[in-house]
Amino acid sequence: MKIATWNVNSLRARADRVEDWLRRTDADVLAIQETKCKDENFPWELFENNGYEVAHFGFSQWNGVAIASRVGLDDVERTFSEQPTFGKGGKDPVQEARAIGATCNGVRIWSLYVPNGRALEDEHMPYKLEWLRQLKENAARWIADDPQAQIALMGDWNIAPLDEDVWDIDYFREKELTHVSRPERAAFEAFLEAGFSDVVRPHTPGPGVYTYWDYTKLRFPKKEGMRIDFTLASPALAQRVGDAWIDREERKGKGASDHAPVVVELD
DNA sequence: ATGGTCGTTAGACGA
Repeated sequence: MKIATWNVNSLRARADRVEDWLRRTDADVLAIQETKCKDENFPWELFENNGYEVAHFGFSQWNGVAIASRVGLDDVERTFSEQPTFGKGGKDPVQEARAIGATCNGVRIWSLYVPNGRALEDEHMPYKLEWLRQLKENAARWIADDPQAQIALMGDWNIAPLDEDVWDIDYFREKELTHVSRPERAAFEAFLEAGFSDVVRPHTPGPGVYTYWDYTKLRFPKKEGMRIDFTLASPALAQRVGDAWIDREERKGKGASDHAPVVVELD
């Protein structure tokens, strides 16, 4: 079984690309982030015409997550328990469309779009950290309740856990940029301490291996990217991983997302 | 030339 995650940066703008990619890659499950649409604008036919069931969670032009599967799509959950809300500048807090879960052929898939902290002192940063903490609480409980549970936490984590996960750590430090700060990295590592593991890195060792390249400043041709999209697997699922790769080719050409798809093959 | 882009959408805002 082949499972994948991809921040498509608008599903409607990327519909042809996504369809071509699904056919080419022969993926069984795709966790999608940043659909950037409501249900009424969602391209349902794209998936149905290609033999996939799909569940979507999105209610505005922001965020939006989905799971497409051709091996079953059961027990769909939108948001995780105690998922933090966010109210900018004291506005009424809203539950953002950043997490959707479904069981696909025995594997509990979560498609996750972790909040962007924006800046170290921005009000989005504590939101990001608390969002991750609550997700980790859930994830730890899921494997405590069932040590054999096969769980894949897939998505855009907006964190570069290692210095080699950005093209120049000194640039990030000098500019005091997000994604590499100590609290963000600690929030990520808490998942590893809870028993989850990054099942892609062992098959795609760095340095210089990334999943995202900013559209600006010619980051892609200059090979200046970031590794911020991850699949963290529960112990039982990690045992099944036979191979994994980052589809860097998909970042090329006109009309590409700024993120590459990340694929995990299960035995 | 120390910048260089895209998406949502219709003037900004988000990444």
